[in-house]
Amino acid sequence: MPASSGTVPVPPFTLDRSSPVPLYFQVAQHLEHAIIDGTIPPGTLFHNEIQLADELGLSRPTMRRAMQHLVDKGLIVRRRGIGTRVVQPKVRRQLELTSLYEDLSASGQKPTTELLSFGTAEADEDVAARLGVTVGSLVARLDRLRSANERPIARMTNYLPERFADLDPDVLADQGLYQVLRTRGVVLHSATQTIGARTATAAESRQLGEPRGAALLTMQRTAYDDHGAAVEYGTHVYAASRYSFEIDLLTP
Amino acid sequence: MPASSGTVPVPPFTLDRSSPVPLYFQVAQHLEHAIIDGTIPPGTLFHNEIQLADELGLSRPTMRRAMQHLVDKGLIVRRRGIGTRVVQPKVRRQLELTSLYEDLSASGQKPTTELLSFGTAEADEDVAARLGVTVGSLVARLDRLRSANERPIARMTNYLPERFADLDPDVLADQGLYQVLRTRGVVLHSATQTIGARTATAAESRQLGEPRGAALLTMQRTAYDDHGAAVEYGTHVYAASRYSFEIDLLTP
DNA sequence: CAGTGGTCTAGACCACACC
DNA sequence: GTGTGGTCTAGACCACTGT
Repeated sequence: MPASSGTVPVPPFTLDRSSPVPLYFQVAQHLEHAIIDGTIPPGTLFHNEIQLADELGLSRPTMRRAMQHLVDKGLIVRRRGIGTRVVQPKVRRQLELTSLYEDLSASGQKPTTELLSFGTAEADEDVAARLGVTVGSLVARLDRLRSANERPIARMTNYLPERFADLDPDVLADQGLYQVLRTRGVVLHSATQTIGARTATAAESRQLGEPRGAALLTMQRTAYDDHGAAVEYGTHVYAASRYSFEIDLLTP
Repeated sequence: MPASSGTVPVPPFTLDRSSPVPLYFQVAQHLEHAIIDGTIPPGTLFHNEIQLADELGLSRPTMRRAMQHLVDKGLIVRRRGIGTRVVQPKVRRQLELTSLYEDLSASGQKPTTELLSFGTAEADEDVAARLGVTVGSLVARLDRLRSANERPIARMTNYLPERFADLDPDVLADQGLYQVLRTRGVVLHSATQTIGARTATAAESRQLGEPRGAALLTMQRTAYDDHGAAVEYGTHVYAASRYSFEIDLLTP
């Protein structure tokens, strides 16, 4: 029986060889759409990669690269001796390094920010260690109250290297911090965050409009640029009754 | 001035071309160690990739693949026209799909498990939706209390497809759930989890040895195998005073 | 056994950054 | 300009899977 029995080709589409978009990426994107919109249902087995490359007029390495891209996204699984199979598109995307502002905007909510304070402070031991500066040196500090749909949802304190002490308060009230940093030419590279919980203090209850002793989600995050230098350290608390973290993972 | 001014080669080592370990992986691993142990300090610029390939007697694609591996791990940054630079090795690893049992073991603590109940139950609407079965059908259910160093730290309820209803209770008390599933041939592929917080009920306070009204971390997780089928749905609560989630991220 | 993906090679041309 | 990484090609051999 022929090898292609029960297997499918890449759905027809036109490669644009004059486009600046790499060929492997055009193929990967086309397949990703086809998988997500159900044109290629879960469980489908593809033709083998040499055949696929021929069908699209590509070399095998380029075709492989497109498929590897989909493996990394968790959309397909490849097994030597078996073939390439579509899995359930359950995983939306890797956890991304976004700010709460962008999270809320993306989910269709309407974030507003109240800038409680903004200035410089001396780094204590914790802040100094996180930002990689010496204890007592000056750092920028901002306190913000973030609301979604007119209700306060998070209290955020952030520390940044002193060179950011001249940020525009109006802009900070208007955009997410990461958005502001990007306009300053900061390229974020990585971050480490710790998520925990504790009960609210009286002041926090008042600020967030939560009952006394309510549970709060806490998050501390240090973000690094692509030189490995810390650009931000934040300690945030969230009203747990109205906020939680969603994380999609792939096995390594 | 020569191109190699201020740039470094791959530290000397011997490739094993007869090993089943791929060459690109041998190179990547060697470089990873050298970066992590400080032999190649942060900020270092490598020779260009053609030169590196020559030095090791490899082709350029193979050398590129090794470097790409390190980019994915967040250890180096590459810029067209500039070169390849080592960043601070702050990011330990991507968030991994591990069980609490493995987390505790890895961190040198001594996990123990009390199996509170184990049997079958009818799936309610929530469980049915998560596991992709029909409401009212039978599923396996287990309740466990996990302790670290003799102190209870988490209360865990898990639901699995009915085919796992014959797991050995003794083994469940002895190992992590994911470990047990792997011995049954389950290949985990992905998961989605939601992390939140709430205050403890009276029963939870008692079980976890926390004060009344203490804050708890909550986590719901659905895990999928490589066919896209749900293999586990769990709702867990953790004593927030002694447990938090650590997450390292790279920008996409 | 035949078929699959995994690895590796030796070239080529291009886009971008810096001088 | 020159040098860098990014992309692409056309082959080759190997390891694993299922019959």
